[in-house]
Order: sequence, then structure tokens, then C-alpha cells
Amino acid sequence: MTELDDLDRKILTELQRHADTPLDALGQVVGLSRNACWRRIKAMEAAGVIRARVALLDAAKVGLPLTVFMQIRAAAHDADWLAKFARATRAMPQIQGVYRMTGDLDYLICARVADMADYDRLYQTLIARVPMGDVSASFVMEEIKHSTELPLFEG
Amino acid sequence: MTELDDLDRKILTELQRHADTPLDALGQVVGLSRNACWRRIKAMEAAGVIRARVALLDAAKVGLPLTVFMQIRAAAHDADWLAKFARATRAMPQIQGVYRMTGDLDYLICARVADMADYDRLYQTLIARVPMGDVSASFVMEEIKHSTELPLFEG
DNA sequence: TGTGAAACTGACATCGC
DNA sequence: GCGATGTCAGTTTCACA
Repeated sequence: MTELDDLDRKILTELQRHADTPLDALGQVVGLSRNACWRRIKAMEAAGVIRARVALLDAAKVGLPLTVFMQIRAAAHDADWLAKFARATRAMPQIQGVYRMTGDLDYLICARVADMADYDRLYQTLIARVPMGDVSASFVMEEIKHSTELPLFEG
Repeated sequence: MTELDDLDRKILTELQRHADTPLDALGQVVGLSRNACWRRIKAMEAAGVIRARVALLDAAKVGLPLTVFMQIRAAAHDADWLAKFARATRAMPQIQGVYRMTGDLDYLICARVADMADYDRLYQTLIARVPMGDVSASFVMEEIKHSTELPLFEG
């Protein structure tokens, strides 16, 4: 895949909001024919620009109203620890994101839980599977913004 | 909408991964007819359990390889400040998430940027629009896990 | 189960570089 | 010519009643 042009970006902007937009409507918005849109989409899927089409759920309505961020300090500063940590967190479905931060010793985890007891279960499970240097948790009181949409045009 | 049963959860589990699964295939996985699946999906969309169907993009491939978390302390502890802060951050498309954390003075922002210069632009824009008490940024070195999928069955 | 509306597939003419 | 597009079949698959 070459670089994305403005038409590609228009298509992506729409698909990021509504993945189920019919090609006809998409073509109208973008200013291209059905077919041209379709070809571009396929190319971007093949290139991995479009990773997946997914359904987003309301976390509260499926029983996971609480979001928690955990700040973690590694117990050991080596590749083995990281591998074990990565494997453990990837296997835990309540964990939405795991990020190694600048500093090389700090990790950030974002997870969704039902309540405090559920969080404690998550915490206990995690420290049982991987030795932790230090763990602190902050809970989300209010989700002011939450989006999966990436900006594709210069501000 | 009443409570979700196991069949609903099975449907959602699949749709969270592949929103474009045909109803036939979905029915087979779940053990239901096309039609029954379709009715349940419509009901869950109407109830807001399914918020949207979206395309997920590869952030690096659209020119936003850098993820940053900003920790922010409010300049003022009042509703006006929060309203202004919320409005400003919601209007900035590079910002993916904004969370008011426990403590009532701390906010967490997650944003995607092209590079450090881009981050600085974001930072400058933000502090120009809203008075900030304190801002610190941590950059993501490695995305160990990132998922929009919520767990729907007990671990 | 059936019907209409989509998504797909390929062929071919066209326009700009 | 080459690359991208538009149009116009055709077929298949799906959403929906």
C-alpha cells in the first residue's frame, strides 16, 4: 500500500464512526463511485490500515461499570519478567490495555470491572501470576470522553 | 431490555471481535437460527447495549505512532472548570479518552500523536484553552495489549 | 421461506499524468 | 501507457418481513 490520500482518509473517517455504512452512501459522502470506494477499502484492509470491524458495547450495561487504571512497577528489570507479565495480562479479558511507559520500569494497565470486589479479584489474580514491584490503582469516577476514532486530517 | 442471557452474551462476544459476521455464521456459533439472532441483535441495539459498529485502524499506519497519557491536576475545583475542560478535550480529536479519577482533582487523558512536536502542539493548545493546575506526560514505549473487547462471561 | 437490497466480480470505456 | 475511476452487466449473499 502506498500512502493514503484525502479520499482514503475520508473513507476511513466515515468507517471509524459507522463501519456499516452502505457503499452507496459512502460513495456520496466521499465523492466517489461505489466501486472505487470498495476497491480502496479492500486495499486498506489488505494493507492492515483497517484492522477490524467491531461492535462497541456499553460497559455499564453489560455489568462492567467500573474502570480502573493500575500503575505498576516491575519487580525485575529483565526480558523474562516482561514476557511473563505480557502473557499474564493478555490472558486476562478484563484488562483492556497494557502499556510499557517511558522509564522502562513502569507499566500502565486499564481494566473494566464490575465493582470493588471484582477489582480485588483481578488484583489478586495478577499478583499471583507475576511478581510485582509496586502496584497502585486509580478508579475512574467519570468518563468524560472515550473514543476509538483517530484523527486523519490536520487539525 | 431485560437482562442479557447466555445466548445474548455469545452473540456479543462474536460481534465484539467481528461486527461483520454474517447472521448465518453467527447463528451456527451461538446455536440459534439466523432469525432469532437478528431479533436479539436489534433488541440490543435498541437498548443501547450495542453502542456502535466501527472500524478500528492501525494508529501507526495512519501516522499516529505515539500514544501519550497526560496526568492533569485541575486549576480550580468547581463545576465551571470541569465543564470547560470537558468541552475543550471533547473537541480535540487526538484525545481518545478523558477520565476524572478518584481524588476529584485528578484527570487522565489518553491521546494519539504523530511525534513529540505533535504532542507539544496538543499540550500548547490544551493549556491555551483551559487553565491547568499541573500537567505531566508519560509516553507509551510499547503497547503490550490493546483491546475494545469486554469480557461477558465469568472468568 | 421468500423477496428485495445489498455486497461482490469482472469487463470495458474514460480521463489525466 | 499507466493508474485510477465510472459504468454496466452478472452473481451471490445478506437483511429483513
